[in-house]
Amino acid sequence: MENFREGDDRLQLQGDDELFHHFNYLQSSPLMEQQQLLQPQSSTCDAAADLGGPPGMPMPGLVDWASLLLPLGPGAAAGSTSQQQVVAGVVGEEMGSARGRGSRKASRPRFAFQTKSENDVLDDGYRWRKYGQKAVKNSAFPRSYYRCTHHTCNVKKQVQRLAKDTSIVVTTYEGVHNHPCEKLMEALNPILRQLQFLSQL
DNA sequence: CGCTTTTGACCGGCGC
DNA sequence: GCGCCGGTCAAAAGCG
Repeated sequence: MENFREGDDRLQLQGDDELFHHFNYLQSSPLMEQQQLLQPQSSTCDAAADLGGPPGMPMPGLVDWASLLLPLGPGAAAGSTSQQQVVAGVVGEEMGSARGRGSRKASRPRFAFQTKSENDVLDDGYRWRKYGQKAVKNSAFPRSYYRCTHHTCNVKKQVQRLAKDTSIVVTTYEGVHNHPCEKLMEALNPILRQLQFLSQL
């Protein structure tokens, strides 16, 4: 996550691309917003229940290792894929003019970052379902809209390739996941169990 | 068969 | 009021 802050300084893209303006807006947000993402969510959901491990597995109250992994910021796993290089990341609040039908809610946390990748969709560990694609003005590339497939989670993300530099993909997350990252949990489950076992000794 | 993607239609905000 | 634009819906198609 920290490298995002460094990334801000490296942001040297130019142009009057609409998307870039949006990116600039996000960048101008106070740094505080970035740290909000790092803070635990209000609803520290019972990660043990979502682990997918054997039901009824004893979760000793000593150390809730799983909860230490919460929250998983959207970019947390972004840098882990070797083929995708995070160029820059920023965080901001949703614009005052929420468009489209439906939820014109209070500001939701928004997080945008750029990755240098050939794949439009980076594997951040969460499962997404595409629900729309739109051609955007001043860009030869369409913008794709994704929603988190988790029932109770309505986090969305937009993915668009930069018109200026087609090797760069801009991903904008909206909202914060209220559930653990399934993939990561799956991978860490054996380790977590071992740690719990050791902590009992 | 269930889940995901595709894609045109629809909706609401905004500028003129 | 009208048209443009971005975001979402939902039916159909695709896929494992």
